[in-house]
This record gives sequence, C-alpha cells and structure tokens, in this order.
Amino acid sequence: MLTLKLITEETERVVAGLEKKHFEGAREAVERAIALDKMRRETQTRLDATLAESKKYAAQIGQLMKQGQREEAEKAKAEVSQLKELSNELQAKMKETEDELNRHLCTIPNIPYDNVPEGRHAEDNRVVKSNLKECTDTDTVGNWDANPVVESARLPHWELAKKYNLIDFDLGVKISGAGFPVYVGKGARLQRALINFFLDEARKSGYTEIMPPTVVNADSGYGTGQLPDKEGQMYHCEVDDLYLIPTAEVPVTNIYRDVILDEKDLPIKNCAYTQCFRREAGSYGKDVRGLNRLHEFSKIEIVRIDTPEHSQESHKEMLQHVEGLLKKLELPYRILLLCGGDQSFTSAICYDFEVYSEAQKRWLEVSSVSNFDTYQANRLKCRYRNAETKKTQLCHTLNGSALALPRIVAALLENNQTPEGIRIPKALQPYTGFEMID
RNA sequence: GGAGAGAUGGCAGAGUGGUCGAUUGCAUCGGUCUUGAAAACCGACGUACUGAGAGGUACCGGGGGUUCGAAUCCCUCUCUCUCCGCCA
Repeated sequence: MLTLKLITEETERVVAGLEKKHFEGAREAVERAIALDKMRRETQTRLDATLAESKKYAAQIGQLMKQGQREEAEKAKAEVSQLKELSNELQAKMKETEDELNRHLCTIPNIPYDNVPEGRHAEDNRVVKSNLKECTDTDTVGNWDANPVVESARLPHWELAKKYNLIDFDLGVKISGAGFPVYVGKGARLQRALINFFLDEARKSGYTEIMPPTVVNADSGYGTGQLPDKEGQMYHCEVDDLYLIPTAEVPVTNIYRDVILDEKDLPIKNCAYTQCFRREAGSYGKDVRGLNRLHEFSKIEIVRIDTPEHSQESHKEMLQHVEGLLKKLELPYRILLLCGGDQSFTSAICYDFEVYSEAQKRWLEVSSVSNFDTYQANRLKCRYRNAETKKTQLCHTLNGSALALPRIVAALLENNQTPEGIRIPKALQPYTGFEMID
C-alpha cells in the first residue's frame, strides 16, 4: 500500500497518479485516507496523554503501598478509575480508526512512474522493443503490425501435443480437471529441460536459487497482496488454512517480511522454480485453450529487493535477463511498456514480454517484469538501514517471470515445426538431450 | 494421532505483580592502546507511533481478562520443540 507520508505530503501527485491508472474516485479516496489519518493521530495524542497520567498515578500508588500509607493509596485509586474509563474509550476508537484506515489504504492502488504512458487499455501499451522490427517511441499495440510471417501451415500446439504425444490434456481432466495437463515422454523432458535452463541462466546472472514451500499461510498472502483482494484466485486448504501459491513471488518475497536489511546486502537477487496454482475463476474461451491458461504450471521467478536509488537500474537488468532468455530460445518477441490503465494494482512500472504464436495468430504474454517501488515493501514491512543516515527506510521490491513454461512451450512447438518434426533450439539441446521431437 | 515442555531485544539467556523497554553474555559499531591486527579497556547498541523539540505512548508469540499497576496472574488461539505412534 501507499505510505501515508506520500499521501499527505504529495497529495496532488498521488491523485494524478491514481487518475493515470484510471482509478475511480481518486481524490475522494485520498482525502478519506488523510481524514482518517488525522483522526487517528488526534486520538493517539489524547490516548497517550491519558495513559501517561494513569501511569503516574500507578507509580505513586506503588510508592504509597511500599511506605504502608494505605489510606492515601486508596484515595489515589479512586481518582484513577475515571482515567481508565477514558483510556478504554480512546483505545477502542483508536483501534477502530486504525483498522478502517488500513482497510481503506488496501483499496488504493500503486501510482505509476512518470515514464509510464497514458492509456486505458491493452491497445495503448507501448511497444518498446522487438527482435522483428525497429520500434519508434510512438508504437503502440494498437497500430503495431509486425507479425512474423512464417512459411507453411501451422498446427496449434494442442494439436502438435497430440500428434507427437507430448501432452495429454484429457488424462489431466481425468485425474484432476481441466487446466491440469499431463506431460508425457519428450513433453515431460522438455519441461525439465526448460526448468534447468532457466535456473542456470538465472544463476549466471547472479541470482541465488531458492526452493521455497508451495503452500503459504495467510500472513504471507497479505504480505504480497494476494489477500484480501484476490482471495478467490488462490486454492485454499481450509483444514489447515494454507494457500497454494499462485507464483513463487509469494514465498520468496515473504522471506523479507518484517525484516530490516543492511544496505550493503542490497540488491538481493533471488530466483526460484515452483509449481504455480491459479483457480482462474471466470476465464473461458480461446484464452484457455491448450497451454494458454492453466490451473497448475511451472515457472521460474526472479525477485529483487533493492534501494530506491538503485531499483530502476535493477529493473533494467531484469529486463535484459529475460530478453536474453527469449533470444537464446530463438523466439519472436516484443517488449511492451504497459500503460497506466493496463498495469496491475500493485506495480509502479511494468514491462510485458510477448512471444508470437503463428498458429494462433496472436501474441502470448510470457513474462511481466515489475517494479513495485515501496508499495509492496510497505505492506511487508521490508526495510533497510541506510548506510549513511543509519535510519531505516522502505526497500523497493521487484519481480518478474524468467520464465513461465506453458506459453513458452506453446511457442516453441508452434514456431519450430518442420516437416521432420519440431526443432529444439540450440541453447536448449544440452538440457533436453535431443534435437528434434518426431 | 497421543503425552509433555516452551515462545523475552540479531543470537544466547535472566527475570513470577510496583521506575522492567527489560540484568547479563555473545555479536555489531565507535573510541583508547598498537607500525597494523589481536587482546584489553571505555562507550554506543530494538521497533513503531506521536511531538518543532524536550519528551510522551505502545510493543516480552497473537487476542482477551483480572488489577491503581502485568513480561510476570487467568482465559483463549497460534506456533515451536521433545518423546511415543504412523510414514516418504
């Protein structure tokens, strides 16, 4: 969530930012936060004064009792009872106001950085880079037509998966349900190859490999913002009140919940492979065909914790890392800078990577790389001690997929079809142990 | 699943109703000494809210209660550890 300091000290900037994100009722929300904060502050001042007085009395009574002046002590006791009533009242009000303020702050999204383009929809996203065509500053998805033309008719990946016996969707339905594919033979080996390839590449870029739990408690869900807003999107084990993670971001970022880091340890660079679980309630149609949208899938996530001064640089490095992966996999890709309206609730700036699928005639989102500024850290209470000032301040958190497997597999299968079979890119061959799927 | 023990500051570990936000040791930081380092000695050393500041307030796993006053007593929840059982 946004810090109160930011909301109160730079109110106009916050309102403008929220409007850029097309958040309804921006000004009202901000004003309400300020009003609640003011009330909380006033209540606390009164409460503190009342408690201070009670404490004085208590100390006095203690002294009197020690000296055996029982009567005097009884007198003081009588006086203090009124104070107690008042402080109970104030305490209740304080808690109420604080809870309300917190709930309210959770409903206000992060504000975008200045270089995030204006816009409401996905068509307004700016294409900033591609390995297919030079991009100009004004390219947006809406007018960008550089789709690669690939020879020969193309089968979509779900047909290829059947043809080469790589993925059995029906079997997945039998043992779990739709959205839980069963990978078979070279299909399964390709999964394992990609996981190892992505982890090795991350390590080469300086990330520490983490193998976290794939179920988390509610505190962790709150820490990274999946709760309370997106509760319905996570699988929940009710008996134990644990959640299946939708991304490794959740456990890996929560390592730093309630932690004060040393500036010299930043940036922290972690990566993790996990299975990811998403209920995807409400999805349907062509979006969910084949591997396009699954309930369970494999993903390698990169996570950084950094200082405000260096986080932009970190973000750039993460983008370079992900781009490097797509280059090595020889896939046609483009990089989008998301417009204000298309950004997620929590991000300050986000780049999407998309890979073109000739058979589906569309771009598939394979990675989002975001900087959350202090938004996530504020909720996590993830801070660091500034080496110069010795003061604690909020970190910046960043994360990105590097990469999620299903759509990469879809693109690899569809774009590498040959009459002889499906060609495996060179960089991946040491990992698969085969050059062709045939 | 059964039985028991426990949860205190970065770590270890005192503290069972009255200046306890908390003794002490280790670690860390600064200083003295030293050519340098070590050792020794001196000093500093939790977080947050609030206030211009002095200061005030809260926090000893979470929540609630008793009391003028609670780390300390009571209730409750959560978690951890040990033993037994089961088991990859």
